[in-house]
Amino acid sequence: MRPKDEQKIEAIFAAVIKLTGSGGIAGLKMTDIAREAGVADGTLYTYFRSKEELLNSVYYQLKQKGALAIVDGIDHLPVKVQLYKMWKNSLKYQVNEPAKTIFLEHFKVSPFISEDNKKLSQQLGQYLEKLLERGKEEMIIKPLSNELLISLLTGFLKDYAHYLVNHDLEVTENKAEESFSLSWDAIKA
Amino acid sequence: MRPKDEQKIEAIFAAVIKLTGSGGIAGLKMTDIAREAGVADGTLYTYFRSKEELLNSVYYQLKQKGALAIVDGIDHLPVKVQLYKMWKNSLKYQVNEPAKTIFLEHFKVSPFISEDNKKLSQQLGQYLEKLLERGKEEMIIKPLSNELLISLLTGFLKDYAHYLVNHDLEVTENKAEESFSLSWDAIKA
Amino acid sequence: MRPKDEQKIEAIFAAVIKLTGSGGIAGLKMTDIAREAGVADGTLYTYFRSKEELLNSVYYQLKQKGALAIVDGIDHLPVKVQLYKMWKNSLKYQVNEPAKTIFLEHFKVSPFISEDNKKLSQQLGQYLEKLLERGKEEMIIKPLSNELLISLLTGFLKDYAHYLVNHDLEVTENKAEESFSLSWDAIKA
Amino acid sequence: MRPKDEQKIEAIFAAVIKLTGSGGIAGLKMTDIAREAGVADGTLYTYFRSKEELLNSVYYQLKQKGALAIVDGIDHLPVKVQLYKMWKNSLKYQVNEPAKTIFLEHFKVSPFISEDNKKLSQQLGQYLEKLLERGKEEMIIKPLSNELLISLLTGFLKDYAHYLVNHDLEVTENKAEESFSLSWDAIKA
DNA sequence: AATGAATGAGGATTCATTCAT
DNA sequence: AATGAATGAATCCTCATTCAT
Repeated sequence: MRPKDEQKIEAIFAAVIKLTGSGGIAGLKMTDIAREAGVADGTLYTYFRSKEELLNSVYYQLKQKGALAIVDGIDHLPVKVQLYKMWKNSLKYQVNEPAKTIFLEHFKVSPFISEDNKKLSQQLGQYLEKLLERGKEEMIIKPLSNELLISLLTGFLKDYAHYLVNHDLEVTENKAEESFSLSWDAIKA
Repeated sequence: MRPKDEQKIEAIFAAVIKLTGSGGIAGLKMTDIAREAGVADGTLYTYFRSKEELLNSVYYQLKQKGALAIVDGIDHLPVKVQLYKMWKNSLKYQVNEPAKTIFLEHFKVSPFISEDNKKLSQQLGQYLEKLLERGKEEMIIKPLSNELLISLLTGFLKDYAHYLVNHDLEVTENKAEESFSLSWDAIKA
Repeated sequence: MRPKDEQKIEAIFAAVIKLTGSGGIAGLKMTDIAREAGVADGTLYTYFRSKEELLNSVYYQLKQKGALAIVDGIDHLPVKVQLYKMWKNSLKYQVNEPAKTIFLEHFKVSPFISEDNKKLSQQLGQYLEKLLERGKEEMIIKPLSNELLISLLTGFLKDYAHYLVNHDLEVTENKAEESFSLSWDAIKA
Repeated sequence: MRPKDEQKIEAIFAAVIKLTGSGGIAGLKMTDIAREAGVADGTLYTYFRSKEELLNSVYYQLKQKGALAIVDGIDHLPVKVQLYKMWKNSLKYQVNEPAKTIFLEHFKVSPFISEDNKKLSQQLGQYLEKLLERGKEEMIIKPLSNELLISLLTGFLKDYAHYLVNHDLEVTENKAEESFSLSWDAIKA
């Protein structure tokens, strides 16, 4: 159920993300979300059937928007260039939006996540798979399973972004290139 | 008099790990832990001051034992061989002990983790750093920061292990070699 | 919206006093207070942060109201008359409200009492001190320390009230006069 | 049940009194009593059937011994002299043994006190009653009910002792005389 | 008799959700 | 639609007591 007041929903989403960023998912209370969003406790239930549905909505929205931002306007570029742009965009996103990143990570291991969202193989993943297939056809990427290649890219990216956030470092062009270069050495044919 | 029982602690630890594996950390109840371990609720509190202390003890023990198992008897081997053995051991551990892996992952983002355990720079990490330094001296590993190299190794490993567990796949010699080969291509000089 | 309800607070206070009167402070359970007050367990916590805060609120309110009732409309009367009126009012209060008296006595030695309430030098005490000072100036009361005089008055009163309650006796004009007369013989110049 | 080891019982009693003096009756735990007395938890149950029985034993013993100390070697003296000696002894006892005094006061309003101990009209009380009767016969004490006279004496004494303890004052000959003088003025014929 | 680990009933508190206004 | 006071099931932890050694 999601009637008119789109602004209120945004405020609620923002509250969830902000509070998770500071206190983790386990500390999230509906009362706190309501206060932070500037609405009454009961109002949350006008927009979402339950806490579970609210959090799953935030997750779903973040996944969608995140994917869009990362692949925005890069198709038709060469494979390696696209990969680099995705790499840099992702790194920036994870480092500049730590609250959102924390929410996504925590939610994935929380008891709230729905089966649907568990399966949610993000569009990003599908886009990436196609890109890797193209790379293999062009013989510039190793002919290995997508899962293996994707594990390397996303696993490395996540851990590196973590490191940068924990040490209060920014994403410079240099850092983006250096780290991507490592990934590329791994997957290039 | 019955002496405080090491076996009972093991049973409690095993109960925590098993239950976290099935229901996640957020669903962990002291009552369930007690029942699973075959003791009374109150008994948990003769061994641990609180739920928090119990979980932190499990975490600490798992980190210690895990690190030992991974580097067992590999020093004095060449750098690349050591790295491969560590890779294979880690992969096997994470895939064959999914409950332990889940506990470790969930606990790290739970509200229970103590400051001490947050800082717990596992011995494994320090051992790995030294190994990478040696590799750089031998000019077989890229002269990049350890953080970058370690992010790649551990990030990739974690994600790949996840993939294997989620798809019910075992760690074969082939899979270990194939995945390590990717990592090596990334970090080799 | 239902506004926070003053009546509900009164009901909760009354429940605390009634239950303490019958079972003592140590037997007080939040569940029983809630049932007696006709509210849910959780409701107690919308009005008071904890059991401790609830009991301290009851204590504070009883002290305030009690003091007011005792000195109501007696200033400007001669010292001895005022003392007698206070004596009679106090005696009646302690005998006619045994539950409140029990609560006050038990709470003072309970682990719940706050530092603030421990210090709470009741207005009654200050009023009494001024009155005794006046009596000394008028040379009708012995020139001794207020503490000594007050100990006699309040200590005797408390024990005598106790005796009356325990033997199911009422406060008659005669008993009030007789007992006050003893006190007066002690402190008069 | 109270077999041989009288010393152990003394240690347990002392532990109860000491711990009540510092933490109040409500904070008393059998485990703490055992540790303070230097015995095992279970040992307490070799000497006393329950916590209730233990505390009631302490109370009973304190009442007996206290009474003896107060009236020791004073019979055959004149009434007023006896009263003064009792007054001074009591005052000293209550001020010099605050832990015992606290135990006695707290226990009286605790849920542990047995019916027998509630009724325990201490021998002291009976001795005092006889003394007051003698004083009335000698026409030096007002012909009022013993309860009234006793309330004044014991109530005043208790409150005054409290005041002295709370202000860290000692019982000097002067203070004993001054306070007794007030009491005497109240009850003398 | 003494020990102290183990027991488990009992009680304070939390928080997602409801519903009268 | 919005409000927020009220609800009460759920859960951690305590501590008097037991009993195998």
